Amino acid sequence: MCLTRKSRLTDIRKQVLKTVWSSHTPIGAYDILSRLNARGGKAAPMAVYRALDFLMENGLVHRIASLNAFVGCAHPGEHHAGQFLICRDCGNVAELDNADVKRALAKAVTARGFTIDSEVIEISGRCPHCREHTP
Amino acid sequence: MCLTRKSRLTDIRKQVLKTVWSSHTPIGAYDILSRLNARGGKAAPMAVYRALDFLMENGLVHRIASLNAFVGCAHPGEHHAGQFLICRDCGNVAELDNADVKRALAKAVTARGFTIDSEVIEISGRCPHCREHTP
DNA sequence: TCAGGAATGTTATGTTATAACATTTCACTC
DNA sequence: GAGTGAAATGTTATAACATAACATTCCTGA
Repeated sequence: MCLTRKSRLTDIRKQVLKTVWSSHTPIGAYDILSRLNARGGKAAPMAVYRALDFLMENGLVHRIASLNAFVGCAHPGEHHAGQFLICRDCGNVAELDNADVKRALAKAVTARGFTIDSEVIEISGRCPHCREHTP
Repeated sequence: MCLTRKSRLTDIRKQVLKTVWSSHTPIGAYDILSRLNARGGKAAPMAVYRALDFLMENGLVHRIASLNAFVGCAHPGEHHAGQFLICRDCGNVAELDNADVKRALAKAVTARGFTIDSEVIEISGRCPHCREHTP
């Protein structure tokens, strides 16, 4: 784990991280909670949200605002502001980090005199697999 | 009102639309509800959400997913998938519709074999005015 | 070993959104 | 102008998401 940067990957944080990764699609905080408690645990929502905050700060997990749900980061440790492609059929999420998009966006935004703190770019559509296999 | 396209701008829808527009910043559904009910009304959340759904379908209002809130559309009647610039200080939102951004995004997305149904592009940052007037 | 901050536990509550079903309203036809 | 069917609204309840506030435990380093 890339957490030699003095942040502590404690047990609950690790459990939440595993749970997020074990889901193929974005998972809600309360779904994470259910899975943690499935074998007798008794964690509270706060614990999950705190772990998620930590994991997001450390670039291990992303929040999908349009779904109120969370996914594991495909490229932990890298810059961090990607674009997410969400398949409306299978729910899978692909993470992009396209330079042209970022450049065009940065240009358009600064042309309006804004500075950028953070970006939410979430595209809903259909993935290649689902387009092929369903009408 | 541009609703000669056979959709009915009923009273509650008009009230919700006015309320959204009367707010300078994105406003939550329950805040809309409070304002509607401020002078004795007794509307329920459903009424507001239904009105908002209608207004969004008709391109009069946008939802800001990262804030769970709503803003009036700056260019009703036009295409519809913009980019939103949200000032973290004053809360104001500017709506963009930048062709380069859309082009770059469409290219990146289709390169992955995805098709686009809808886009959520929300940039948080600081507006020119706030940058000038606060440290 | 003990002091202080970080992390977690605990309880309660706030906020956002929808389900499900009943009733009313409206435009249209006869 | 009465009937009818779809659209809109009303109503009640609850689901789903998120945080506040304060107590306790745990880890680390002096």
